[in-house]
Amino acid sequence: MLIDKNLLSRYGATTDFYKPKSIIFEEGDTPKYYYQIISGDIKLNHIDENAREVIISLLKTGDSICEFLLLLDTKYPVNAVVITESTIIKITKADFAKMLNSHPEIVLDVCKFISQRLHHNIIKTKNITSPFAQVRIKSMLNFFKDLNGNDKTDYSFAVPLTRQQLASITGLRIETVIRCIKKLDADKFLEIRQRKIYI
DNA sequence: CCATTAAATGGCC
DNA sequence: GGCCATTTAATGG
Repeated sequence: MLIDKNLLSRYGATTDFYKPKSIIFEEGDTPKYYYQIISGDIKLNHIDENAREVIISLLKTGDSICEFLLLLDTKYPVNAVVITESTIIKITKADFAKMLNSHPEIVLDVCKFISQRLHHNIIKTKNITSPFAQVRIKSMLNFFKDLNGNDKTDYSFAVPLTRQQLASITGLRIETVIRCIKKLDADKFLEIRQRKIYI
């Protein structure tokens, strides 16, 4: 957890339960709360001009959601959409500021979290600009394993993404992802077992 | 069992 | 590589 639940509670936090596909906030909304995921998975996305989904980032238990905007005076540039049933705790922007004021040690944690996101974004941008679909997919898979997998052994990490999600993340079409992953399977870069991807 | 959703295929540009 | 149509799982009520 980025910030201790009990501490958030002391600053008047409320907890909400979300069903899959529900929306926490939308593009253009004004940030009013600090959100933190108690459990569940959510995604930050954008629907492009062709009505196609672009996944900007995936967030999981313990992560906060677009916290960096609370220090700015801007609107949300993305939608936050629930993927799996989620429990999310939130406190108002004002209470968040109060909390940071009285808890300098939290400021550092938040800074660190934002720095990690920044770091990830640079890696992602670097990867996604490759002219080769295979490179985009491979590096995205490696990225996920580094981020979520404890075991570094080959084929030990079950990629928690559908082909479609992988396509929306890499900016490719689902058919391309399917075909590329099969090739990577043949090349022993990964293994497909019961349609699941292991890397 | 049926409906829904995801994955896989093949043809074509 | 993308687009489209179609088929083939897998999932859940």
